[in-house]
Amino acid sequence: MPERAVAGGKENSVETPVESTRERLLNIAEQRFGEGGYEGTSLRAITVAAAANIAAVNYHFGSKEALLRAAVARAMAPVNTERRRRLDQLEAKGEPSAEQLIRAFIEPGLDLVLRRGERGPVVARFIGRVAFDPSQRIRELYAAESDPVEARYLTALQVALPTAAPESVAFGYLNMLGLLALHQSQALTRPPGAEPGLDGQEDPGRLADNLIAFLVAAFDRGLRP
Amino acid sequence: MPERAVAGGKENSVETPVESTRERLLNIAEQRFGEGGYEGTSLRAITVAAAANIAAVNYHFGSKEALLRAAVARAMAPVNTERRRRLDQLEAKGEPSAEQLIRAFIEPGLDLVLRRGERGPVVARFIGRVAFDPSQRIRELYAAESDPVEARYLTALQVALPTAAPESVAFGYLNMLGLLALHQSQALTRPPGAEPGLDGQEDPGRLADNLIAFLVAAFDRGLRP
DNA sequence: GTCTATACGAAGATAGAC
DNA sequence: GTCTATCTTCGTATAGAC
Repeated sequence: MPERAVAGGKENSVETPVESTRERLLNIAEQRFGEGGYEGTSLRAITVAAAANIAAVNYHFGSKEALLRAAVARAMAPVNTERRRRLDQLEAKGEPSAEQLIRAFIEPGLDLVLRRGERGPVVARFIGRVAFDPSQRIRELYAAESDPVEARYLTALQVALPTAAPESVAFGYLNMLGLLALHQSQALTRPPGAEPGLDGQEDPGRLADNLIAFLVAAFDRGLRP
Repeated sequence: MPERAVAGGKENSVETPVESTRERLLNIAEQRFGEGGYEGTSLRAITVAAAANIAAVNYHFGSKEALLRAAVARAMAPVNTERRRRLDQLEAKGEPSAEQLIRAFIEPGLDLVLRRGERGPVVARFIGRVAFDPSQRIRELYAAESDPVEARYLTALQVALPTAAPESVAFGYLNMLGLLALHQSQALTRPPGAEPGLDGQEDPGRLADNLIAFLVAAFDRGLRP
């Protein structure tokens, strides 16, 4: 492999720093799992694309599923951190409104993921697809990673919507999760410069605002007591 | 196979009529594809469960994907028929409201599918999962089956919501599709008699009403002009 | 026309030697 | 870390029995 760059330099260059095999595997896994799903993606496809040996996944992670688990954990970590940070900040100021809570939930999922360089949409699509994977075991992987903040959001939402029954709040939360995953999973279905209007998102920057407005209206007036 | 019933009798018995191999394959495919996804389900698993030979799928349908296509078409047909019927009926009376249109879209997807005997939830889950399959080719199978009514709904919704921009209407329609698929795909995740409140659906019969109320509020006040 | 038994080549994940 | 071997399972094709 003569074209393989030499690792070890400081990462202060303008160029992309040299990635370790482990990192390359995680990056490619995010891309391919988000494209074809877990079952639909072979380890061979991943290792070839990552310019790694077929056995590299087993060496670094132990199994295909462990690779997925690691990728999910890495992708969700900054989202969860940001959600917690916003929740802390809101609650320090008193009782947050439903809109503030919805924004604090949606924006880290869309915003953060849609706006950090080229990999953003790939990460978004990956997360969205894992959340809706046909296999329950894989959906549970996602649920386990987003669980930690779930309880806090549910109780805060209930406080913000005192007239709504607890089941209704849970129903709304589930719908919020679902719509977020839907729009995350569509991150790359929209080719850059695609014709606007077909899916209502000519401007991806407004996606978060539109989704938040949609959800706020539904929470405020669409939940049964 | 001595326990195989003899076919050929009129289907006027109270008992379940004897199913043909083709029907059994479709039924099992609905169940397994809805459970593990297309890629996650092998033809062998399907044919074993259907008490058919491994070659039966190829004989009756031609390929695994053709089996899926046939299953999708069979599952969606009554839903589309009912949607068209309702749309005709509404438009005969004048310009339908957004709520009427949303109801005419959601109820055939949830209602019809959740309330026809034991197979209902299986069909619902299958449809919901196909709509969100990780593979684009499979999602397109679903889209092709639901396309025929899509244009009618979009234009009728635009008339009912004259202040909303066309992209906003399309955005709302996409969200409606997504939430319907979400709740369809959860049809069997909820075990019968499961603890209420966790997902806000202690009473499945109210699911349609709750979802419609949620969407009506979002369409009426959550779409940008 | 239906269904069965069997075989094939490709691709799957993983383990052990290096 | 890599390479190779291994053993499984996949979807599909075919030839022939009912």
